[in-house]
Amino acid sequence: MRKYNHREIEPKWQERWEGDDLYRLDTDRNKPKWYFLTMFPYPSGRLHIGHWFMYAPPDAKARYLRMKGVNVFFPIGFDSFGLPAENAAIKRGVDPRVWTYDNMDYMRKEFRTMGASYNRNHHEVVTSDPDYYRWTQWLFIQFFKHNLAYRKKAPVDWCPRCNTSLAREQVKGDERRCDRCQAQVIKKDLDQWLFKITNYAEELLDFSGIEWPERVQTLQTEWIGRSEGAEIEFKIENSNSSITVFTTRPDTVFGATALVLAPEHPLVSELTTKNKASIEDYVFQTKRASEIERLATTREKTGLWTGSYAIHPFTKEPIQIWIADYVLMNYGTGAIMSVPAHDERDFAFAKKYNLPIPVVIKPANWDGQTLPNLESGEMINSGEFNGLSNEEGKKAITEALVKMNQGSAAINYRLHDWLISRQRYWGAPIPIIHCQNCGMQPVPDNQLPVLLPSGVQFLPTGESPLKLSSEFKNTTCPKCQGKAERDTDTMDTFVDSSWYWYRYINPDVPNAFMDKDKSHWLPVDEYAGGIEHATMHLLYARFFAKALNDMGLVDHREPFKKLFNQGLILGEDNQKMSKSRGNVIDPDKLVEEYGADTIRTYLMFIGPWEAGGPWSSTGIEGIVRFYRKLWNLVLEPSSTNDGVASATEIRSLQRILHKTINKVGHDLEHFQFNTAVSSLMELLNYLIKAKDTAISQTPEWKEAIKTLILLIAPLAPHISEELWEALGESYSVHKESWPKYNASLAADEVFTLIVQINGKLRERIEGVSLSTTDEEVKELALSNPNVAPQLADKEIKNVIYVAKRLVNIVVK
RNA sequence: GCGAGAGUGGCGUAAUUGGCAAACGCGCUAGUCUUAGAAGCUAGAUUCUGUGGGUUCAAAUCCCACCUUUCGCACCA
Repeated sequence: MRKYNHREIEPKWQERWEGDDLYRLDTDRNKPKWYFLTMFPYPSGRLHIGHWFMYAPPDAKARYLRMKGVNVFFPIGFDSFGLPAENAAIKRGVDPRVWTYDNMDYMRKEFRTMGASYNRNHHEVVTSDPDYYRWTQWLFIQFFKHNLAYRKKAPVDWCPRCNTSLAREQVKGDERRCDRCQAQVIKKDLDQWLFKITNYAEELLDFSGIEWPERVQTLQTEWIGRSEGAEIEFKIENSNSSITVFTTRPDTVFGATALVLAPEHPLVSELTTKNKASIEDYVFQTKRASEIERLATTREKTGLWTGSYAIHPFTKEPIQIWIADYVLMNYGTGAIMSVPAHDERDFAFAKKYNLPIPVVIKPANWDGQTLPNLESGEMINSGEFNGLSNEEGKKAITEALVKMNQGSAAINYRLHDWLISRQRYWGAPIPIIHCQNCGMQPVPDNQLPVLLPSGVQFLPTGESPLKLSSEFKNTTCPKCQGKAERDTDTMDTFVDSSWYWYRYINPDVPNAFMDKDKSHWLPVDEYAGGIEHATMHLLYARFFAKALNDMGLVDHREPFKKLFNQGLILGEDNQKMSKSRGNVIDPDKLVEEYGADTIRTYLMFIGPWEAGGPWSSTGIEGIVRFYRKLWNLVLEPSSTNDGVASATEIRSLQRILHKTINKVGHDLEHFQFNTAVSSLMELLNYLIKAKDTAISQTPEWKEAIKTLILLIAPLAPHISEELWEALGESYSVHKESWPKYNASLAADEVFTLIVQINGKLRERIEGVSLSTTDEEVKELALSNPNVAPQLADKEIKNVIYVAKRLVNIVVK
């Protein structure tokens, strides 16, 4: 008998499948469709084990669904713009294009060794191909034309190591570090392009109609940060100006004892009538501080009085106007009313500067002392509003303000517009021409794509390398034909990845970003990828779908119906894999040693897919044995060739077989790969034991072996194909249907009755017929020779029978 | 500080969702095979669900408190 040799069979089948284009997309529109998307990789060089963990289990699910008769669209591509290519270029003097495209060639081969069943021919998307980024640029222009892309000069987050500006989502933690390189970001004043994602803030909070994990919904909801309240206008004494504040507590307006402005607030210099020098110094220090490390909450509150007064809209009394750096310019209106009795920060501020602290809300159980008090209660010291509950007060005061024309209800979001300008080379150029006479002009469609120039220097100057290419930069205005300059920034690579699933359905369509004729595939039915994209890619993707829908370009508002987040694969030491820790697992070596089938299966077996977990180099041995045993089971002749199998034995074989068909199908459907594998192991163990009995001579046995191979096919495409062929079945096992589950064959005829006394296990009675009546079962338990003596001198208070499971005898 | 999740044998984990705790796998022990080792085969052991309380005939599962831990947010008015 041949031995199982993955080195021989895996490349053999991979070549044949590729030669036959076995996984070409089925165009049959009568079958139910399933657009199954996995987050496409950045071409970093080679696949690491994390890629395998991310891509191999979904491949098993895709294969399973195909066997179930579903028309599965399962594409792959590369998110191939981005900084690493450029950094490599700077470091080693290679063209980023060469570096990127070499990497992709290598990784495509690796995907092949994985045995992945992607519909790759005629569907692969590469975001750095001019044919792709032409449409990224075209979409930018549509956003521009619909006022969803705009340019603004503002202080932006700047990563000094990556030498580019970043979106707010891409700055992490209280130390404000770059999501990509962990360097601390600084603030810079720059002219930047932004996408108006805030237009969709409200709708992005609505997850009805999509099945996404609670966790991602929470992350996005918190990121958007909706809060409801009011804007209140305070007139300034002896001035025509006024200050508008945002508050979630209009009910506490009578407790306001100061207005506090962010130091960057535009009215600061106008309002400063005292200590001009120290105010200017404070403003300067604040700007500097925000550039250096900001030690947020624990820092003592500081501030200065401007010397000016505002008029309280209700009491008409003057209240001081201060500046303080605990008020942020980029949230709300950059100004607040300070209500020390009912806000912790305002309380600390008022304490420090001896501002009055009037109480205006009295909670029912309040001790009359503790401040600040954030609970709800009855309004006091609030003029005509006294006696209302503060919830009523919110409404009443807002209404009063509206009447006075000094305020209105307002909703604020923490979400900011998405800053997409990047001062780097390897990205899609922003297709805008700046003309001195005509202003900003989009590049006409027939001039797209705006190609990246080659032969550019990649010195990390902090300015786009495109600026240095006069050939790129100098152009003519499409409107007046006069001399003009191209925008030299490139787009955030998250723009590239915000629409790639539309291109997959036909990357070759020449005259549109998406092939409308094939849009029946949309939206994506299921999307699998890491949780780290919760507030970046996944938020941008939803924004794009909604914006494109508003422009009439797609007919849905949510791009991904279901979302599933896999976990992270860790090193053997339970730590994140990294070169510096030396705990990196190289899949290419594993393929050589164990073969793709074994690696795939082990990655699925390691634990729940959403949990991730540590790699184990001994654990994988269990899968090695599993496939060796499978191989031997199928190919080694049985030692028995006489005798007659009993009906009970045959039923028992069918029972476990059909239970496994059901279980594996269910588990693959729900990404529960680990339990699918373990139930296949159970079945295999059963069959190995049964093999040397008479049952191995029955037709049911042959059927069982075939079924086992079909059940394993999605997990291990190579060995299953090989064994399928060895059984004399026709090519290919991957074109076969999933075994049909027969519930009556899976059904039990007897069960094991558990007998408990006061909840403690006392006896197991095997082989109780399912047709036994409740009374008979109870009697069976009570009269059992191991149970009855224990009941002899006790009073039986209750006998509980849980059908087909257990009897619990309650005694005293 | 706020919010969300997770704690089960030596290890990775499972438990039909309130009903036999530990299936499956790793590791371990013994036997067998072998010139020997590895592999294989056979047999086996360990543990009692983070802690404390509650609900229930019955709790890994539900409720409360605490501990540990992972993740997210960071003065958001």
